[in-house]
Amino acid sequence: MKPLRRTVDLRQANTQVILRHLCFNGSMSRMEISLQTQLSAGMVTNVTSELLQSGVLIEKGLEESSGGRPRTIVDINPRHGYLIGVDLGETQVALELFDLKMNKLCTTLEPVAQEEDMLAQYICILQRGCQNLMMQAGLSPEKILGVGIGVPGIVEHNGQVSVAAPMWNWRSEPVLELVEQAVGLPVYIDNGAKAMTLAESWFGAGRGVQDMAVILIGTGIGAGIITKGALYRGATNSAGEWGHTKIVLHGRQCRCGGQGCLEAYVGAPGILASQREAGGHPQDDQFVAVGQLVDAYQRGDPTAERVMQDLTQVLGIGIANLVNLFNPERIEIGGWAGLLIGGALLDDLTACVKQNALPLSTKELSISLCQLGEDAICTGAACLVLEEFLSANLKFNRGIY
Amino acid sequence: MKPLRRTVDLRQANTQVILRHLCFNGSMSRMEISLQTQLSAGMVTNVTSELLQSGVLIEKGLEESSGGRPRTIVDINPRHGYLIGVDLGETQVALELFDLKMNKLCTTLEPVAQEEDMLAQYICILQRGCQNLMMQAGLSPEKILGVGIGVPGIVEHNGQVSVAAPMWNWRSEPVLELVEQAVGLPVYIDNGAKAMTLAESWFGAGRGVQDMAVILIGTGIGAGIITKGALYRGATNSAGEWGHTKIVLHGRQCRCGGQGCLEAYVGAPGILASQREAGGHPQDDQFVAVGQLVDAYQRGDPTAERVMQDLTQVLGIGIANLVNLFNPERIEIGGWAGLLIGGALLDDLTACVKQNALPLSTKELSISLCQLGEDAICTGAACLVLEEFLSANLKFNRGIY
DNA sequence: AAATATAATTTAATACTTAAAATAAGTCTT
DNA sequence: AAGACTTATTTTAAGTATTAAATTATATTT
Repeated sequence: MKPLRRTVDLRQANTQVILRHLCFNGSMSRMEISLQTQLSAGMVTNVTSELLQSGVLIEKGLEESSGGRPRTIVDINPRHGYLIGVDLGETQVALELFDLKMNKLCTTLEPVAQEEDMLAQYICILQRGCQNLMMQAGLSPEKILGVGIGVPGIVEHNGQVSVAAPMWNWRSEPVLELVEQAVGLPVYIDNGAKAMTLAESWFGAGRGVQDMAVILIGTGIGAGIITKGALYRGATNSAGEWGHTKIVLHGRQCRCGGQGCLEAYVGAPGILASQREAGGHPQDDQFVAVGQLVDAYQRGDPTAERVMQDLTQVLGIGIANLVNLFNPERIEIGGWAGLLIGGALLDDLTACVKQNALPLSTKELSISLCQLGEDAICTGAACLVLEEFLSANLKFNRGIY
Repeated sequence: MKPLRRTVDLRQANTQVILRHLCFNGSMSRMEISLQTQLSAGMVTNVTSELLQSGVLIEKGLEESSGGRPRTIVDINPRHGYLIGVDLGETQVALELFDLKMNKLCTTLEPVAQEEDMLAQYICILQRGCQNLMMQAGLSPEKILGVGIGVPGIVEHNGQVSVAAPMWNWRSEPVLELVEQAVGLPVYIDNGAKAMTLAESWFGAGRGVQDMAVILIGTGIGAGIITKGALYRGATNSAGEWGHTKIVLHGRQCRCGGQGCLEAYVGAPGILASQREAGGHPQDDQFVAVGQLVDAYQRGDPTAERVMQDLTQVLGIGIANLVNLFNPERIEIGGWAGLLIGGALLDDLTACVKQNALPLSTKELSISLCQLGEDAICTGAACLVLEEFLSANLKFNRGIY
C-alpha cells in the first residue's frame, strides 16, 4: 500500500479496511463493522453507501433484534464481478470461475500435449478455457475482473513480468503480456506455491495468521511465505525457493544441477530413490508408489519404516531451518505428497522440527496440513486478482483520485 | 506503523516522512524536502514550523542562490536529545553516547568479570556506564531519549521483553524491566546482530536497500534481515537465526546440541576445528589464529588453502540457502571473523553463492563487506532508540493524539 | 398505542491538505 | 542605487475527511 499523504487517501484506505474486513470475515452489520474496525459509525455509513451505490456491496436483510432497530447486514455483492483462477500444470490446465465472494461457479479442464512450442499451446488453451468459462456462466468479458494464473516456475517481477520454467525450456518468457493480448482480460501471474499460500492464508487453515509458511510437496517442492499477513516476495519475487536449499553437503544429485537439495530427498522422485536405496521396489507411477509406501509404513513394514524415518529427519531439518530463519507462527504442509506424508507422520515431524530448531522459535509454532483441496492453486490464482481488486478498488469505483 | 484512519494521523504520518527523510538524507531546504517527499510546499512549511518550535529541527543558514530568495536549510537539531547505545559483550560492555544526528560524543568501556550472578553485574555496569557518559557530556537524564542495548542472545518480544543467553544460563530473564528500573531511562533491547543490521541498513553500506541480509561471523554466527526497508522480526522476534540452520546432515557436533549447524563450521571455533582436522595447529587465541590462517592462505600455504576452500564452500552454501529463501538484493558480511574471511575470499564466496542459489535470485545480488567498524553494535543499539523516536515522535512533541 | 431500545443517518464542529495568492529575500540590470 | 526579476516561503481560501452529538428510523415491549 502506498504511503498516505492526502486526505483523499484516507477515504481510500478506510474503504479498503471495510472491504477487506467483509471479504475475510463474511457479511455483517454496519454496527459490527464499526466495532471491529474501530471506524466510527458515521464513517461506516458513508463508505458503505458509496460501495452500495457502486454495486460492490449489497444489503442482505436484517439481524434478529431483541428491542431496538435491527441491524441491516451488508455483504460483498458476489455478482459485482467475477474472477478466473488457472492452475497451469504440466499435464493439464485447470480453469475455474469464481464470483466476487469466491464461490466456485464453473470449471474446465484442458489436456496438455507434448508439443514443440509449449508456450503457444498454453496461450491457446487459456484463450479457449476463458471463453469456455464465460460461456458456461453466461457472462460477458466486462464482468470478469481478471485472470490469475499459477505456474510451476519462477515468476520474476522486474519491470515486466516474466516466467522461467526449466521443463519447458522457458528462460524468461513475457507470458503475462502474451496471455493478456490473447485473452483480452487483465492477467496476473505468480508461482503456483505462492498462489496456493495466498489462498491458504485467506481462506484456508491460515486465516488470520500473520506469519506462516506453506510447504508444497509433490514432484517438486515449493514454499510460500506470509509475513505480516501478506505474501513475502523478496526483491525480485523469487523468495521462498525452499526446495533447492541444501541440507546435505555433497549430497544427492538434484535435477537442478546442485547437490544435496531438499527436493532431491523430499520430492516424490527423491522419496522413491531413497526407497530403492533401502532395497525397496516402488512402482513407476509416483502417486501410487508414494501411497503404497505410506501404507506399508503404517502396516509396520521395516523397509518402509526406515525410509519414512529418514524422510522425517530430512524434512524436519528442512522445516527447522525455515523456522529458524523466518520464525513463523504456523507451518502448513500441502501438495499431494505432502498430504500423504504429513497425514502419516505429522507428530514425528513436529517432534523433529522442535528438536532441530531454536526452542524460542518453536514454542508457539504449530504444524498442520493444508485445508484447501485439489483446486487450491486455482483458488489462490483467483486470489491474485481479488487482491488487486481489493487494493485498487477505488480507482475503479470512484472519481479521479 | 499503525493504520491511518483519522485526519490527525495524516499529520503524524507526514511529520514522520519529513523527519525520516532528514535523518537518512541529511539537512536540506524545505524546497528539496517538498520535491523529494512529494509533499506540498505549504505542508512542509506547516510541519517544519511545528518541529522548529518544538526544537526537533533547527535552521542552518542559506543555500547559494543565483537569483531569487535563497533556500533556508533545515536540519535535525543534534542537541534536541541524546541516545545511548550499548554493546553488551561477554568480556566487556561498550557504551556510547550519540546526539540526535548520530554523532558519537563519548564512550566508556567496562570490563566484565566472571561472577556468580552475571545479570546483577551487567545491571550494575549499565547503571555506572550511563552515569559516566552523562557526566562526561554534562547532560542531565531528561536529555537522554533512551538506552538501546545489543545483546549476544535471543530477545523475545512476547508480551514483555525477555532475553535468553545460554552462556550466562539466562533462560528468559526480564532484562528490560530490570535495566529500566536501575537506569531510570527508557530502555530498548535487541539481539546484537539485529542492532548491527539496523545500523548497517541506515548508515552503512545498506543505505536505501529495501531487502538485504547482514551476516555476522565471530565466535558465534548471527544474521539480521531487512525486508521492505525494515528489520524483519518474525512472530516472536527470533527470525534470522541463521547460525543454527543445518547444512550437513549428521554433521559436526555444535555447541547448541545440534549436528551440522552452520556455526559449527563457520564460527571461529569451527574454522579452527577444520584447520586441526586438516593437520594444522592453530593458536589458542581465536582472533590471532584466524588471522594467521588467512595470512597463510594468502601466502599459498596448501593446508590453509584447503581449509579456506572448504570454508568457502560451506559458507557459500549457507548464504545461498539464505538467498533462495529471502531473495535479498544485497548480502553484507561483518563480524571480526567475517571481515577477515570476507576480505580474503569475497570473490570465491560470491562465485560459490551464485553457483548454489537460483540464478534469478542471484542475478541482481551483490555481496559486500560491512562498512561500520568496531562500534557497529553500539550504533545499531542507539538506532533502536532513534527508531522509536522517529515513530513515536509526535507523542512526545504534540498534544493529545 | 405509547414507551423503550437500538441502528443508522445527518449535522455541526474540527482537522488536514492543497492550489493559488501574497510576501520575503535574494540577484541582476541599468 | 533603484527597480526589475527570480525564487522560496508563508498565508489564505477552498475542498475534503473524520467524528461526536443530535436526529431519525425501525424494531420490541408493555
